[in-house]
Amino acid sequence: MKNIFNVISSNPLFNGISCDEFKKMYPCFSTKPFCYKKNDTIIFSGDTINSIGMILSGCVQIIKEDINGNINILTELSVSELFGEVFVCANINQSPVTVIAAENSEILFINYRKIITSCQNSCTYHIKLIENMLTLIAKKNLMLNRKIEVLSKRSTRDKILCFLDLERGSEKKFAIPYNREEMANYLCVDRSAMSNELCKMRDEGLILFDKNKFEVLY
Amino acid sequence: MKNIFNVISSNPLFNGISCDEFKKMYPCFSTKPFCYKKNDTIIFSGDTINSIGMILSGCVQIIKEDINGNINILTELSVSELFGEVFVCANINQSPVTVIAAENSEILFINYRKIITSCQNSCTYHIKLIENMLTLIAKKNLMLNRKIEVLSKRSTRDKILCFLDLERGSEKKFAIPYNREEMANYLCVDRSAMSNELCKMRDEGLILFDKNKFEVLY
DNA sequence: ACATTTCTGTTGTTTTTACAACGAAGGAGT
DNA sequence: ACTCCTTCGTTGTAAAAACAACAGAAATGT
Repeated sequence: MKNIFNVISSNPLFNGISCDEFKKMYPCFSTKPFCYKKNDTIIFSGDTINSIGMILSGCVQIIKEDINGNINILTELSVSELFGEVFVCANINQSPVTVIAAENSEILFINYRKIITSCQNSCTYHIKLIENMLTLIAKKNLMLNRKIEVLSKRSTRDKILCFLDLERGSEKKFAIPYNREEMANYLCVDRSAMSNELCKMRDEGLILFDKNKFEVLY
Repeated sequence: MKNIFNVISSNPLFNGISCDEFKKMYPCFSTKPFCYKKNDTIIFSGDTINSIGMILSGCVQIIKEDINGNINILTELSVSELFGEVFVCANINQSPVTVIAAENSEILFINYRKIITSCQNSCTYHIKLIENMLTLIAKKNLMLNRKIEVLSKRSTRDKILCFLDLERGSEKKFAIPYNREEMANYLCVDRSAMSNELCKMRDEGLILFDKNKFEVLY
């Protein structure tokens, strides 16, 4: 139980809230963690949702089925990451996605209403919680915006250039957190075509790279 | 002043807050509206920001300059829309974008700290405000997710199919809020290529359309 | 040390897209 | 009725991407 508190209280959702404060709040808005076996479905598409899920251990996949029944893995989340927070905050009551345990997992469900509604405990904690939630979702928003900025580019080269611009702060040399396949996946282009384009750009003297280390020369 | 209150209090940010309540809160978190002439810069890229902008009249453009100095119009916003809310909520202090008045405009700036910090006025108003803000940003988040889902598709046809699936609820016949050029812009593809693809899909018996009215046949 | 797997770059072919240019239909305004 | 303008579809060409298939290098496991 002790390390669970560590996982939870180190989550950005509880930023600025001490472990002691957290222990006082804890019973107020959440239940005991649930355990799921690998391949268990945690949330079915269409289920009513009013809680945010926090992964205490293991790993889950967010899955969407299209009209034809094709399943599509949207993301894979691991320890200390949240899911469902955007839906509950947007007042979407029915989950549009399915969540399954990719490994044996422990999930803590945190009731949204109890987060945003003040209670007997000092109101300031709740304000802090909500502020954290706002920050969290706003930052996710910015990440999505960045991705859209990249995907908006028509050509693979422009996607790469845009991506690299976002990855380098103002540094000329920098490392990216992806390998080639992951990068191609992020850019939504073919890996070999991207590899090809990267090498062309190197040959034209635009960039240098080795593995995940890049250097821009412009 | 009366119709300003109408614009403001009908904004989703003030959902569930009556006009009377709003008038009580108003002096607490905002200043008088600012006026800008057409082409005035409202916020320079790099400016410190700690307020959310609400457009009371007129129209603004959100602009981003890339490293080479190319300017890029990200969006155009009009009456009652907000800007800057994502940055302040994500604790981004320096604006990464430039905001200019596309027409003569009146802008109300609402201080973020004063929204999320409780004051002498009943705390419940603030809770409601923050909840609205959360809902607002979470919904924007969902919109961005939808756009990414579309842009992730490799081919124009798949983009179109994905887009149409999102636009139709479960209806076979539906109207989209774009003309061809706007739709192509949303899908980030060439208009004529998209038009071409749409007609192929019609000829193959996949869809029917007339102007902005579509019908899916699958 | 060896076998195996993963990662990356390369090449050639086929398919798709972008781009430019044009024509037809319909609306708005005079 | 006429022009002007916007919207939409069509065509051909050139460029780019997807795809498949393979080869070398590096990392991993035994």
